[in-house]
Amino acid sequence: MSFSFEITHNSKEAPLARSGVIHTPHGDIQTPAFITVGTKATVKALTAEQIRDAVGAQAVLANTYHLYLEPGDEIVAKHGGFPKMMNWQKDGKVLPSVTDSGGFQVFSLGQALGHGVSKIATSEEISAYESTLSKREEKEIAQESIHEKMAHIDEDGVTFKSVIDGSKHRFTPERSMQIQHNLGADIFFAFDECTSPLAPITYQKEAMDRTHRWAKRSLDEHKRLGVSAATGEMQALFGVVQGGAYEELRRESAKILGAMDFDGYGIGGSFTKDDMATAVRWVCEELPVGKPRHLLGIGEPLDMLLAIENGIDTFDCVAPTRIGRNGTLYTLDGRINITNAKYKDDMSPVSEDATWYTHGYTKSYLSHLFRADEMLAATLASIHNLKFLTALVDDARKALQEGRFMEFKNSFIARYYK
RNA sequence: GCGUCAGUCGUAUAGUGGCAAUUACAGGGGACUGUAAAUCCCCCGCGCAUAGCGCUCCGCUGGUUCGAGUCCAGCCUGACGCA
Repeated sequence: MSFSFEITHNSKEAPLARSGVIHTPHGDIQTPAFITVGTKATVKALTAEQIRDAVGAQAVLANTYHLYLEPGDEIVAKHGGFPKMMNWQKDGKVLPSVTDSGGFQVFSLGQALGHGVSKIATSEEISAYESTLSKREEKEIAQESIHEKMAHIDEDGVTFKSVIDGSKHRFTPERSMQIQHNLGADIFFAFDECTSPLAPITYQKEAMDRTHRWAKRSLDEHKRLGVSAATGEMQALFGVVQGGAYEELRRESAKILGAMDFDGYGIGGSFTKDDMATAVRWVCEELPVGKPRHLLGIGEPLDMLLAIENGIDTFDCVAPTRIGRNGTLYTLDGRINITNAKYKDDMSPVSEDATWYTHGYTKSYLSHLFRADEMLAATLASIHNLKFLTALVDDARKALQEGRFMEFKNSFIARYYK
């Protein structure tokens, strides 16, 4: 069984929105789908059984940079790939999986380091940045010489410093492909450069053009390598669209990559908080209709619904596990911080839905676990948040298939952001 | 009874005479979007709609000093030692 994508429903309400099935060698992914992030071949605080049964995740996404550093992609290959290594299986059969290329680390260990920059910027942040540009440039140059960046980009690739021991490592598009062939995921990504949302258009253009050249090299290397060294199966390679918050760049990137022989597409890079959905629309209007589109690193409930509306099939995001570990839980009425004093004595269940794994646990109990610094706090909060987003996308999919997506979206948002 | 040492924010601590006073934990709040994240940031004497101002403060009472948590005396409390 090889990779393919089949659209089963086109929304009449939203021209770009669709529902379908991604067929992988290890099973199907019903789309739209939320894909759980397990960077180091572990969804932090969860066992594979919990990811599968308590969360109901369809696929797990791991990271090239992290698994290359530890335990090393050769060892992962010896396991038969990262999904097998982490026991991401059911009845002895491996389940669908994805790896990211390490492109995001070009940003998070490079431009973003030490600046508190997130890949999503508010328009206030951007204008504040622009108004102080000359002042800031001086400061940043000074800062950069103090604590050296951990990623340096050139035309051929990126030199990384290991976050573990500071040792130097070199990633090129070819290297990223080789590593991802060892990691053995069903879907993997071309090596790209994720830019800062604060970067000027001239740099966005330069980085995008380079990403396109890297895309071609990624594709060539993937063809040369053939089947996965870990699984002996053919993997699906997705190209990554960049272009920042600029329409002409986004459309150009989507057209250029869309013309290349990728199995699907990732949409990466930086966005303006308010215009993320617009950027997604530009891209999805240009990409070939019949190939799946993955929105990298998004998101928040609102972002996901807007993305689905604008043609996205899958997403992944660290938010549910990260904010969960740090005490924030999703509810239908918005986020809550379970460590707030008022939850000490709150006997209501964490999950309103009685079918959920976490339904039997009270807010008061979770509050206690967090205050007592118990490990189970992270586990339960992660399960709850992942289930929340997974269920949200599952419900959105159903609504889309039944022709009531907009009504579903609007009523969810009305309550969540009340 | 005598002697030695010690008493600083809920707790544990820092503190050359210029101090509303260090640090940690606890407490209160916030952030987190392809995970350098079980992390990070803010507040934590009281009052003031607060880049500041005022008041009250380091066991208690006095004293020395322009100025005392810091020096001196007495008292109270605690630990240890001698009886």
